[in-house]
Formats: sequence, structure tokens, C-alpha cells
Amino acid sequence: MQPTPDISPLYQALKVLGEPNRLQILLQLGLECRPVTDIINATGLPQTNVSFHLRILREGGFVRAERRSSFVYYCLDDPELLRILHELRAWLEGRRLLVKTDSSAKSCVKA
Amino acid sequence: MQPTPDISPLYQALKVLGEPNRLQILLQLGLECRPVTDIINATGLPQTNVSFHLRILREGGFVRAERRSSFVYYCLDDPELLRILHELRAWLEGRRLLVKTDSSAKSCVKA
DNA sequence: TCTTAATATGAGCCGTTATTCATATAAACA
DNA sequence: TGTTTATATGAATAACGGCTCATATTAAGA
Repeated sequence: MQPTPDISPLYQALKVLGEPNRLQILLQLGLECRPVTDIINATGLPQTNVSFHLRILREGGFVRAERRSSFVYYCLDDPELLRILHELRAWLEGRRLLVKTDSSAKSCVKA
Repeated sequence: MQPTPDISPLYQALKVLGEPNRLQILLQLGLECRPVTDIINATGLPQTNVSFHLRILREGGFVRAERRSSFVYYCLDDPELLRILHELRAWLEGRRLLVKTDSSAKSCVKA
């Protein structure tokens, strides 16, 4: 078995990303900075809920906040994250197609 | 804001991976097929708990199970997953170092 | 300064999920 | 067949995490 050197940071990150509203906020944000109001409108989530998730994303280092007069703009902290997420998504999509057509996957468990 | 076409598969995957014991099992497994007993020993988790998480990993399509006489071997279903996880880990590690030294991150929230 | 708009925060409720216990199944072997 | 080993499963419980309510904070504008 592989020795596993400190999976904690990886796990923490996956936990933050593995929540539908947070993931939606992150992906909808894309590469642009947006005020919280925009995020509220785009997601349809209640203000207090958006604030809740933005905090978790912020503390996880995924987004950063910038106050501009009365608005607080949120931005992706590093576009690289989007790249990795899209890579994962592409991988999932690819194998979803496989599973549909390739029946060999089922025969994997043998008697 | 970005339109977000069906984040559900991505979210489901991240949710499965965002649990410490499952992540540990997956990473320790690495590229080799191992019987459940090995996984139990390697993780130190109770048998019934390992079985529980293996089921979730299996149903998520991350691992597959092969019975070989009295043992059931589990294997990563696609090594590509490891690559993506290591990429994410490397990214996290890289920015962790940044945050320690780069104080500009804090000044991002302005008055 | 009073009011309004934008955002954040703390507490409690509630649903989901991990864990555990007891037990079931399945294979090997005496 | 009876026993032991390997693994899975269902039910009950416990822990965690998301949601919401009420309220706080901050800035702008009248």
C-alpha cells in the first residue's frame, strides 16, 4: 500500500468543494470579480446563505474579497483551480459515456 | 456570471472524495489491487467501516471489486483519477507556501 | 444624524452522513 | 456438514454540516 503523506489539506479542499451551492457559486463566478448581490441574484439563494458559503470559500483560500465602497466583490483567487475542476469534470463526463456502452465494467466482479 | 451546465456529477464526485477515510483508502490503494483485509490493516479502520466506504467508492465508480476465491480485491478503476488528485494536491501545496510568505493576500480586503 | 442598502455573524434547528453493533452471506477447509 | 475466515448489510446512534432567523456592521445618501 502507498504511504499517505498528510492527506488533510487535500481532504479539506475536497470537502469545501463537495457542496452544491459552493460549487455553483465558484463556477458561476468564473474569472470575474462580482459583488455579493450579483451572486445572490445568479444563484437564487438567500443572502444569508450566500454569505455563509462565501465565508467558507474565502477561508479555504478559493476566493478573495475586495470591498469597493459599499459593495464587496468576490473573485477567484487563482484561475488554476477552474482548470483542475474542468479537468475532473471532463474525466467524469468521459467515463460516464464509457459506463453506458461498455458492459465489461459489470463483469468485473467475478464468482 | 458564467452559465453553469449541470454541476451535479462534479459535485457528487467531490462529495465522495471529500471524506478523510475514503480519500485515505483511495490514495493508499494507489495503482495496485488489494484485498479488503489489506485496506483494513493499512488504515486501522474497523472492518465494517471500511466496507461502508468501499461501497460508496465503488458506487461512485472510483474503484472496482474483483472476487478472487475467498478474497475481494479492490482496485482503482482509472489511474487518471490519481493524476488529477495529485494535481490538486500540488496546487494546494504550492499556494500554501505562497500564503505563508506573501502578505499581499491579506491586504486584498480594503477599507 | 436618521435611514436605507449591502454584507456578515451567532445561535439553534434539522437533515444528512459516518460510525458501530449485530448479523448475514460466501468461500475454504477440516 | 460444521467451522473458520473474509466481506457485506441493516438498523440504531452519534456527529457533523447546512440552513435560517434575528441581529450586527459598514457605508452611502438624504
